[in-house]
Amino acid sequence: MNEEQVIEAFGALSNQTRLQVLRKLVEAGPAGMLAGDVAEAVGASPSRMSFHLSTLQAAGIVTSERQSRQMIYRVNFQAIGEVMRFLLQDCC
Amino acid sequence: MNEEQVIEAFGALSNQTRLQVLRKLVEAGPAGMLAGDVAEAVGASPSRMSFHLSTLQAAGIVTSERQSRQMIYRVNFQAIGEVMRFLLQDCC
DNA sequence: CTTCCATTTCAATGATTCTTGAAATATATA
DNA sequence: TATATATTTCAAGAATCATTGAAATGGAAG
Repeated sequence: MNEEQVIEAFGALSNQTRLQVLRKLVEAGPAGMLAGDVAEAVGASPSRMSFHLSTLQAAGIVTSERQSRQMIYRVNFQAIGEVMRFLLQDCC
Repeated sequence: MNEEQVIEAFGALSNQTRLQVLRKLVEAGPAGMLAGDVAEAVGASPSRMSFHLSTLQAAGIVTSERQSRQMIYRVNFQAIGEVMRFLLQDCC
């Protein structure tokens, strides 16, 4: 994970809605959650949720998989681990 | 450190210039660095550096102390530790 | 008290991010 | 094929963030 990616990850984490999403996905564990369920759990419109999920995915913090006509989103724990490692090593 | 503060911290970390500043301040250790020296080390104008140092300070990531007519900035390792703890606990 | 030095503040501008609602896409089912 | 469902994409507008250079502030020294 290079600096640019870390910056993108921090940017993705610096938003309340996305932090809520992350918590839901962490709770959901490896099973993940459907985009619509995340939207409902967080109280966001479909397009708004799509925007935030895309942002998280672009930053590598979540992954997605299509399941017929719905999308399953999951936390990428490895990416979060790398962000933490950056904070420890490259930085502190 | 509540959610709002964590979000602010992530926002402060999601910028290249501020990450460069952080590295310099980490290198400098407890002695800290003068604002002007940080600016020079990073290649930023005084007002630009002041903006970014203020952002980092508002987020609690650095502290400042006046020394006669200059300002000493230091990393707040505790704050960074709390950001990490958030990533571990509240989140993952 | 004037001048100098280091830093911050301010206003203007440009860039990026977020929200909204409508339209488009992908997939399933009748 | 037509219709319904889940999600994404798009365009417009609002809000926030970053950069710039000029002006203001705080403090030291002549």
